[in-house]
Amino acid sequence: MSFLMRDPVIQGTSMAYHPFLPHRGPEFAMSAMLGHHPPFFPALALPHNGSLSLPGALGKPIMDQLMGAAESGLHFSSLGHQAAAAHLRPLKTLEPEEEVEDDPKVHLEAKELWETFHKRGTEMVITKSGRRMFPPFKVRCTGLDKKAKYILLMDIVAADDCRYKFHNSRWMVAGKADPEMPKRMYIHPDSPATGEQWMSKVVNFHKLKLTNNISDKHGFVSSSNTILNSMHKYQPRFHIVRANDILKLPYSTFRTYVFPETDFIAVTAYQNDKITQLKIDHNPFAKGFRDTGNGRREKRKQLALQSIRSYEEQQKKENGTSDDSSGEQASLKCFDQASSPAVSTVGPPNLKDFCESDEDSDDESNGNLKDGPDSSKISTTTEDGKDREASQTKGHQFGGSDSNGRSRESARRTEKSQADSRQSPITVISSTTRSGEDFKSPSRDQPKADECRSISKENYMPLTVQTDSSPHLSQSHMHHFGFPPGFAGQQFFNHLGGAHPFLLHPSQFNMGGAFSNMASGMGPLLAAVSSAGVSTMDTASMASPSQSLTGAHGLPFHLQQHVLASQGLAMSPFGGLFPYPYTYMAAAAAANSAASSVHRHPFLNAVRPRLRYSPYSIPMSVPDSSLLTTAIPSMASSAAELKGDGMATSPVSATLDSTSEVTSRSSGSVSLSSKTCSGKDSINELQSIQRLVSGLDSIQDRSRSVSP
DNA sequence: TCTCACACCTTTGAAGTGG
DNA sequence: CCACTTCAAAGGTGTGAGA
Repeated sequence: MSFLMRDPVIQGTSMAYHPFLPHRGPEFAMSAMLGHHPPFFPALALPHNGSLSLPGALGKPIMDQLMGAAESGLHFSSLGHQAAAAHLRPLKTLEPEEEVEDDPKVHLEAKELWETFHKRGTEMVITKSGRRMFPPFKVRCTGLDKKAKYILLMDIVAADDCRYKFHNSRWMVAGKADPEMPKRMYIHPDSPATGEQWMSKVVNFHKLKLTNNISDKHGFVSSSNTILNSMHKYQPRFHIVRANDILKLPYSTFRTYVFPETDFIAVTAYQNDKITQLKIDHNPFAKGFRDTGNGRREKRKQLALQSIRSYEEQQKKENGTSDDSSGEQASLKCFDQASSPAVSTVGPPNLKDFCESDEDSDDESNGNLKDGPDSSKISTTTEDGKDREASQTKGHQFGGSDSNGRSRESARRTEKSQADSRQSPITVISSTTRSGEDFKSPSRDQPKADECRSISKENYMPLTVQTDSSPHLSQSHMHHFGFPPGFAGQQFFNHLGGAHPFLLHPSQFNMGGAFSNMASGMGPLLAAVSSAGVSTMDTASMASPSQSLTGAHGLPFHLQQHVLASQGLAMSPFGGLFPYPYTYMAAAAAANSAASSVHRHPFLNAVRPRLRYSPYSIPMSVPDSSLLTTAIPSMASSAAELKGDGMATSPVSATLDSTSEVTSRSSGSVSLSSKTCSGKDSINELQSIQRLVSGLDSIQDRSRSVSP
């Protein structure tokens, strides 16, 4: 069964359209990274203390490399305690890495847990200070080149353009989504590490935090925070970037993995009691709220029971009539139900499922999570025995351990973890394995499914669709991930699992959000570069993926957004300029205060059009586009039309100078595939980049001399 | 719908203890 | 020196009142 599944991998490739970077080489990218051009890379920003810090989970290894690079070629000039403007020298030390074939597979850990949550419409609490995800996003990687180094990242992108409300015990669409917050990439703190190291353990992103605090755009509250909108749906994504140091990140091979069962709706307070109960029952930190044990909830219940009893007794005395026991039982029962969401809303079967009766539940419940009556329908068909074993291991990882047995527990985890690494590669959830009955669909209750897109599972299009997809995988399913109708062709998905380069960009999968998030980070970068007289993006190549898809007007929201953005428009996902200056994102660390950081930034002071660039664009290379065109015949026809419009309307194109044209050509010509690009191409790419950067450097110098 | 203080809990790391 | 235990601080939870 697992062999029939496809990895949910989106194999984007090459520096030319790396998701985190514009069509530039390492130097250019580094410039942006270091804060000169703000937020191309949300996880990276400059510190407020003059030293380079990397918001998010950048570990010391990365820091060391970055700082080393700074000493050897990258120049920083501190703006007080604000963002340092980094102008760059060509990084001569960067050589294209020798390509060794790898075939990464990613297995979502705690898959059953995720599915259980997802089945009920997962909610994730977001707070001002940031709240962890639960279940934690953990993956296991296989198929990596043992000796090659990889950087693993995670981000969370909007899953659609809807705002939701919880009504009648269901999540329903409540209108258009609010403007997206700037997102940041979360780099796993162990990055970079060898494939062997990654494969030897579970990659855990538990430190990533979710917040709704827009003033934390800089990661000042917590560098691990990612800003989400409450009552919006999001999709975590996992990226593998093959790079042996952070400097190569921008132009390294990357792959993006999306697990549909990990999507969730961000909330500031739990709406769904079932989810609350699930979290309580599975999150060790919420142990105190469990009905079992001596937690607060139990105490409260007992307290209440006592008061009820005393009240009843008092009533008896006052009335002089003895109420029969049934009355008391009834009242108690009633109260019991009221005090227990699990009982009142989930019902006995589910309660039994959710609540492990004792402490062991912490350790074992995750793996042994007994789903309710419908659990058998969950797509655990992709799970084999080994997976179950893995799931049991997960339990230990979620579960608490007493402090005394910590070391033992730790050792046991390690042991288990190593055992897990032998497990079969990821088997991806496909809707073909999901029965439409598995999940309650709001749309079933709401005839106007078009207006109110269901968040139910059945409306999910699997990222790995097989040609034998079940009939219910209709267009409506597809558009959730921004797939046009014709997108589910076999050829397309053959690329996913096959050895062919898969040149479709991540943004073409899911998400308007995906694009907007990343693009929002690119805006200032693009703007800054543009104003500096250096080329902006190659609009032709940038637009290509969209062009290959369909016309903007006929596109689903996601693709429209993509199209517009890839044309360089400062297009908010919702029709206007992005409400938050992109500048805020990057300079992140840069700032003790947002305002000062912006004002003092030489590039940010200047009035310039806010341009957006799609980090996910696929350059218009012949092989790429042809691939895409082949895969999506229905969209190809509108490509040319789009291209024309896009070029005409793009502010980028309007601001291009001669330099930019050159740049555009060069950048457009280096659409490389991780699988197809030759070393020669890479070298050419680097050379062209270096030429560009030489120009950029001088221009930036000029710019700096003007700016304070 | 959101924020905050709160109690309860786990996790983590340092210090202490004994073999 | 090592393994183990104890302890305290830090930090992760959902709750519920109030805005």
